[in-house]
Amino acid sequence: MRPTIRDVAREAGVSLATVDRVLNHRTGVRAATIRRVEDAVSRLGFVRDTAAANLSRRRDYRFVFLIPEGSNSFMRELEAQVVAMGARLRAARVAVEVIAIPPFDGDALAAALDRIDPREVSGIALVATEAPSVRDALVRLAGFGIPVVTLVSDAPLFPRSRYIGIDNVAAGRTAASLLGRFLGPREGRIALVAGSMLLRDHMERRMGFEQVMRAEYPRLTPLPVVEGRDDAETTRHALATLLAAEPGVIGLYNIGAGNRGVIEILRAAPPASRPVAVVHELTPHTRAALREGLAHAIIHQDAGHEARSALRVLRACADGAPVLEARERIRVEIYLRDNLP
Amino acid sequence: MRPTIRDVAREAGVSLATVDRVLNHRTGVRAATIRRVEDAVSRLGFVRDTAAANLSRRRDYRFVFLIPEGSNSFMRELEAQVVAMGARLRAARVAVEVIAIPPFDGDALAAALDRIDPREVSGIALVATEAPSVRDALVRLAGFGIPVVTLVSDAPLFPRSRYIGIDNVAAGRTAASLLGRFLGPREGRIALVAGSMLLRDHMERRMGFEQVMRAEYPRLTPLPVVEGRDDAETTRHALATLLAAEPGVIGLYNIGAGNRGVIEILRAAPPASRPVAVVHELTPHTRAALREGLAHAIIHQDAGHEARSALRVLRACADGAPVLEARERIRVEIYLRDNLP
DNA sequence: GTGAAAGCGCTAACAT
DNA sequence: ATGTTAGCGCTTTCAC
Repeated sequence: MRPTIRDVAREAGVSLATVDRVLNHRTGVRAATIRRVEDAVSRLGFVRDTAAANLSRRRDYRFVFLIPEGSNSFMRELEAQVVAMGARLRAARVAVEVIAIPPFDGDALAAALDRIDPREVSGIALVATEAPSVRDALVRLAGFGIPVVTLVSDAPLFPRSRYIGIDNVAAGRTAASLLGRFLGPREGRIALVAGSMLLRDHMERRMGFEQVMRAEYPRLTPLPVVEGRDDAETTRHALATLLAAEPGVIGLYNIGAGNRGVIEILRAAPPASRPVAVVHELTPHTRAALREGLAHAIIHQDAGHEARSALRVLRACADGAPVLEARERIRVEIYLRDNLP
Repeated sequence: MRPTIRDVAREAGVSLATVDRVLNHRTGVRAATIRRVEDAVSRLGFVRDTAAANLSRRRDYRFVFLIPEGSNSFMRELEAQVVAMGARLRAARVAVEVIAIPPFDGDALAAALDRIDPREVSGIALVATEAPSVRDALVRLAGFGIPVVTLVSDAPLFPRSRYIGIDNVAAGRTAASLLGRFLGPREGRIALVAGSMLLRDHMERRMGFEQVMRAEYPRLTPLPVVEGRDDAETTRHALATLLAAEPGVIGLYNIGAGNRGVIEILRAAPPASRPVAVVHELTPHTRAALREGLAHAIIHQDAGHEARSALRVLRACADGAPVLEARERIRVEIYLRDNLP
């Protein structure tokens, strides 16, 4: 039979309340008594039942997620995962709310943050935009001690407890390695497409990409980045313009979203002149492209993992509990045709 | 304020006991009463607090993990992860016990299973060996309704609730794709090393590997598999013998463990004649080899994920609760020098 | 069939 | 500085 605080109390010769005080490091207990209780705890191998403790405390949680709205498949998947996990966690006294934010709009994000009443919220997760107004809003929330995590795209200089997402420099390096290896001895230009170079994640991916290209594949020449606003049609048009102007493109790295636009272009190209393509995020479209041989590798991050990780980390922050680092590290996943999940 | 069964009882005009009966689908409630309670539940949006329910039920869990002993780094990591998670879960009324089993020994595994008292255990996880004695032991446990999951290596024809591990055919295919792509237009032989061709996981990996090689890289010729018993020294010796007999080996796939032996051979070989190497499982040794350029890709499965997944699945089985499929799928992870975690 | 009441292990007033 | 007691939300006898 598992020991309870009753057993500890008896063993230490004190009351339940005193055991509770010691367990929760509350003041007003003589040092000698503390020792007796602690001895009893270790002698019995007592471990506090957190469910019972939370029940008694009437502890509950309210977490808010701020996620960009729009057609970006990855963001939609992330939102769905947050909602799904929120539904599951209702039975564990946690409520999750998702607020849609116009994308690429720091002020809209800041306004949404300002609207949050810190007394009603136990934690916030947001896909960060690095605008001064966002910083101000986060400073205010930090003042109230609200745990905040950044999701997918970080803002390392803003007050936030933690970033939950991939190492984007590593992702960019990985893209370069894959292209370099897949292209073998060939020589030529590489097209780069991004959503916006003002987004930290896109910028970091590009940096990692260029690092590896310069150091290891000097025969491959990355072209200047074209921006597609993470939108299929804009991306398609930008890429079409680039390819028309630049012959000799043998590789392509889509740093951001807008994959549908990229894939259309690849499909329209004559097979012999199609570049080797590496894109981000496994979605129904990129999966189909990989299967068809239009894309050659997908670099992915697991939206479900990120959603659950954010929830676990926010809860741990709210409880002052430790975080299991290895579990929360988001992997830079590589998918080829053969290891698709 | 979150509704409780008191609110539901009041709303439905019945007692707490009746609400409980309906919630738990117990018999002895008039159909009309059931409807009234269910209506009240949905009107209030009531969700049962599982922590309170489990507390009241005095529900606790005892899970047993049977893991091969020995020097296999992956198995040691798996064991460490199970132990670590077990320690965390003690506060949630779950006890985890790990039993070490001699590797490659079906009868020893069966004997350990036979020693388990089904009344004292709520679930079992094992790294399966497909021996008849193991089957018999699992049949007995299934008779008592004990949930069983297989870890890392499956036994699909034995009674078990679920397999928790990677798709090994996909892993083998992935290895072949990587070798094929990395070798480019080169032509030659591929060395294959495994622990034992009697292990299902190794056999499946080999099958996937050959599938892709034959279909897509006919210029590459896989040699017959040499067996290293998942042991560094045995593996080293077996591989050395093979390479001495077979010149023209330009690629290598280590299907099983014993990576230390493989890496020694690679390091000893003159750089110009070193094969392109794909190995399994990220460990301190394989990580160093990847960094040094001795190995070129690592195919990995996350031991921590597997340990936690097994625990979650066993708990869900014990509770008759649903499993979130996407969360429990173990990924075939690919690591290059650039996306190492 | 249905209800009243006594816990599950812990916390938090309120006493002393 | 320490103890007593009434819950937290749910389950489970035991009556009626």
